[in-house]
Amino acid sequence: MSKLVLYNTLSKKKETFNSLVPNKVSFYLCGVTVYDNCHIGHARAYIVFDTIRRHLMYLGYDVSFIQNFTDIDDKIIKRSSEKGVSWKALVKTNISSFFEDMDALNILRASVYPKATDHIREMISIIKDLMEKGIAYQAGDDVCFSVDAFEGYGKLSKKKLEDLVAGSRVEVSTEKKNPFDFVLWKPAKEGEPFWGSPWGKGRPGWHIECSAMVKKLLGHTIDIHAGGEDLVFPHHENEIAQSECHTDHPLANYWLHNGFVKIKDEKMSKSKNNFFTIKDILKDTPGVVLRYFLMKVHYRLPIHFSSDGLEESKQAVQKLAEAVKAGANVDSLKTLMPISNDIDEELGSNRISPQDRLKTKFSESPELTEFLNRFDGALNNDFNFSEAVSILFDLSRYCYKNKKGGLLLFLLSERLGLNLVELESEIIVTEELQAIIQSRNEAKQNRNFDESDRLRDVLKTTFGVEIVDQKDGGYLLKEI
RNA sequence: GGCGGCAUGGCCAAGUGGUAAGGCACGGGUUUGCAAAACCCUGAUCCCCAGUUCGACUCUGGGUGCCGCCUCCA
Repeated sequence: MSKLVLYNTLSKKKETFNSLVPNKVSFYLCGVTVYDNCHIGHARAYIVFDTIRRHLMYLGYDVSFIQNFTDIDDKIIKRSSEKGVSWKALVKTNISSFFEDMDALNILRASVYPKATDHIREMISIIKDLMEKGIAYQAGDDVCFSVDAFEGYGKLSKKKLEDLVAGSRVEVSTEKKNPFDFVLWKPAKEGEPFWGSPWGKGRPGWHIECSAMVKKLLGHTIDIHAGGEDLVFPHHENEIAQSECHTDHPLANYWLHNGFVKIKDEKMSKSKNNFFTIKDILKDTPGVVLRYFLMKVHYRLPIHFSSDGLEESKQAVQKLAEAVKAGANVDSLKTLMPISNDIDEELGSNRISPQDRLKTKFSESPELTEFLNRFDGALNNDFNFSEAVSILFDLSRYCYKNKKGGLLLFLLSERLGLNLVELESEIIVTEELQAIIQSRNEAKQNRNFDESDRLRDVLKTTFGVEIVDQKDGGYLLKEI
C-alpha cells in the first residue's frame, strides 16, 4: 500500500506523512472571523480540509480536528455597531449560519470549535512570557511582537524582512521597532468590548488566539496546521513566531494551504466585494453539487467560479448518482453508516482501520479492489482529488456494464463527502399531477403517442417534472 | 521592488522522461413509439525559443502571458 504523501508549505516539497503519536493526528484548521455569512471561498477551504480529514480517518488515524472561531476583532465591532446589535448577538447569529452551511455541504463536525474570547487568559499568559523574554514590548498603547527577535521569521512564507521592507505597503508606525512587528494586545477605545490585562483594558491581536488555542487543546507541537493560502503571510508566519518563541518547539510539522476561489481571474474576497455567499449558491444548487465543484480541482490550485462550471458539476454528479443506482439497491445505501464515521472505538493494536474493513469487504472482487486501490493511491498522493474523481467515473462505467459496484461507488464518493443519494429529490405527487401521469399512460397504451408526448410536455412546462419511461412499463419522475 | 504559482483538445481539468486520465459540450451511430439514461465511434502533441537526452508535454536556461502574497482576508 502506498504511503500518504503531502505537500508541506514549510519545506515546499511533498513529504511522507508521519504523525507524532502513532495512530493519532492533531490537526488545527484556522476558522472564520464570524462577522458575516461565509462565502464560497470559505466553503472551499473547509471542504478541502474536511476531505483530507476524512482520508486520515479512513487510514485509521484518530484525528483531533480543531477549528476555531475568531469571535472578537475590529470587523466584528464595526459590523455590530452598523447593525445596531451587540457583538455577542452578531457572533451568535453568524456561528449558527456557519453550521447551517457546513451541514449543507456535508462537512463533518470538528472535534472542538474553540472561541477566541474563551481563551483570553491563555493569550495573556503567552504575551506575559514573551514580554519577560524581551521579545514582546510596549509600543505606545499596544503590545507588539518584535519580529527581529525571532531568527526563523519568514521561514514559512519564504520572505526576508529586508525584502519586505523594500516594497512595504505597511503603514509606518513610529512606535514600532520594526514595521512588521505585529500587535499582541491592543487597548479598547471608548465603548468597545474589553478584557482586563497587565497592559490595561483591551483585546488581543488576531494572531495570538491560535497560538493559545493550539497549545491548550493540542500541545506545543501539532501534526498539521492548515488554512487558506492567504493565511501563510502574515497570519501563520506570526503564529509560528509567537508560539516557537514561547514554547521553544516547532508549532506544526506539516503546513497545508488551499488555493483560492476566483471570479473572472480575480481572487474572491470581501474587500473586492466580488463574492458569493454559500447561501447564495445553495438557493438553487444542491450542496453536493457545490461540494463537487469546489473539490474537483487540485486543492492547492485556484478554481475559477462560474455558473457554467456549476452546471457542468451538476451533470457530472447526476451521472455518478445514476451509476450508483445502476450498480446497487439505493434503498439499502440509505441506511449505510458513512465509512468515515465508522471508526473503531477500541484503541490499541487490535484496531481495524476503515481502510482495512473496506479492503476486506471487496476482497472477493479483484476488479473492485483495483478501483479501491487506485482511489486510495490518488488520495495518498497529496490528496489528488481530481484523479480520485476520475476513478469514480471509471467505476460508474463499470457499474452500468456489470450491474454491480454501486456500493463501492457510493462509499468512495462518501469518502470525498459527496452524498450521492442526497440528490434524490422528493417530488410531491399531487392529485392533479397523478391524473396527468395516468392520462399519459393510457394514451401510451392506446398508442396515441401525440397525446402522450403532449402530456409529457405539460408535465415539463407546468410542473417542472420530467417523466422517464422504464423498461418494465413503469416510470420515474425527475425534477428539472 | 521582493517572493511564489499557473499556462494541456470548444470549455473544465489530471498526469508520466518513452508518444496524453476524467468531466461538460458538439457531431455520427446503437437502443427507445418518442424522450431520458446507457453504450460505441470521432477530436489535442501539451504558450514560445534554446539546451540536456536515444527520446521531453514532463528536466535545465531564457522569453511571453495570467494570477497570488508582501494591508484585513479561506
